[in-house]
Amino acid sequence: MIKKMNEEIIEHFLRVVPLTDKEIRLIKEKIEFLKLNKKTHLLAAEEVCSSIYYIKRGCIRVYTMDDHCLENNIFFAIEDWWALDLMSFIEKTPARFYIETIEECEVWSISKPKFDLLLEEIPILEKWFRMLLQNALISSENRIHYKSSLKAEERYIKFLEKYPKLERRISQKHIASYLGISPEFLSLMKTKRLRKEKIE
Amino acid sequence: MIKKMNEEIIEHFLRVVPLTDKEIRLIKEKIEFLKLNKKTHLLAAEEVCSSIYYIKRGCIRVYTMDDHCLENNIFFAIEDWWALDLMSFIEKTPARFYIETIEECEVWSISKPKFDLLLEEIPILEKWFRMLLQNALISSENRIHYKSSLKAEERYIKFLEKYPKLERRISQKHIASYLGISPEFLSLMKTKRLRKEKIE
DNA sequence: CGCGACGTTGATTTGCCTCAACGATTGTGG
DNA sequence: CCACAATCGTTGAGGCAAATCAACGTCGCG
Repeated sequence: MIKKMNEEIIEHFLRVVPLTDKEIRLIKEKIEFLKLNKKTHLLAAEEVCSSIYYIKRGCIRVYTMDDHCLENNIFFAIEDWWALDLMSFIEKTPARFYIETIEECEVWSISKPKFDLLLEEIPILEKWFRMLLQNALISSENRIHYKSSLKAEERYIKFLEKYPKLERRISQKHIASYLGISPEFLSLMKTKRLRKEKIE
Repeated sequence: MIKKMNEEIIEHFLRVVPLTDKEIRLIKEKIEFLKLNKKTHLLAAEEVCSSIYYIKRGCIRVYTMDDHCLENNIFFAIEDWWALDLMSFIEKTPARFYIETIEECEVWSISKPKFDLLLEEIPILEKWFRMLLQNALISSENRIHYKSSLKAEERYIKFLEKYPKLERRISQKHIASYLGISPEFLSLMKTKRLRKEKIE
């Protein structure tokens, strides 16, 4: 029963790389389980991102702040995703991003020292980490592509297609910020689409 | 003298990871030196990116094509950079990007099979590759940030600051495409800035 | 030389923002 | 558990950044 507690994160690793029982124990030793309230900040820009968070349950947003103090959502992380500022975590530089829960969350965190130790103890985790980087890069490149080649409405449709479940969990202002438009304009698009649906 | 031929790419690796003479030989065995004319395509979207290119001399652009057949420059690669579609290369999936020289180029290429072999023979190259991924991710995330939080002119200034040498080497229409604006609007901004300078 | 690609300039249009006012919903302290 | 505040989403008016279209000079190249 106790063994079951870490199931999700271990299964997450096992989906990418094989692990022995001993290695699984090494991982379990180093992870910490956290329950977090809504609107809890896990990282603020200028701090160093000293832990990574695997989400068992809940939703987290990663965002920047521009010169005019406007927030800009970079991505949302939900169940079975990771939330972190990769650059800050790896290079121990001040973070560019803020990380905040937008739902009640249950997460596992791994601190940087323990993470480094894990990579030494279980070299095959390098592969898992490379996959993490790859996936992050791919979605980042896709976003650049979409942002420069699609209009706001097309981007919204893509978002709905790709993350159909997220729309109901995330407030419109956060979705608007993710899409790079104002909340008012998103609202406009939605009503326009509703009217269209009714006609058809 | 012949030994000198591969200097740049080997030095590039040595800047990130230590290598023995034997390992350097293993690398040299697998790389191929190419001279390319201007406007040579190294990769077209839908193909699989089967080689990566290290640039000794010249300039290459990586771009996408949107639904309306408009090109969108994702990034420029010059001396000591790599040109590739990472996702396609790693996962052997159809490329999202086109790769084209915009100057006469001298590059070293490594094919995917030889690349995989190298990573096996020289495990420490995994670290180099992870650094490549990291750097690509960081600049990709920065671009998203800039694109959503800065106006066209601010992005242009950032570009000039970050790549002061590129402006003279790359045509305005390509820079405009990279910045995500029309060539006409870039032209407008430039004359505006020139006038401003004259007044000061 | 002549053609085609490039850069400039101006007129017009458009996608999206900002501001403001108003209901709806959520959160909170009494 | 209610009352009130705060936040959120909607709607509309007006404005601006940047796109589009078109016309023209210029440069490089076959």
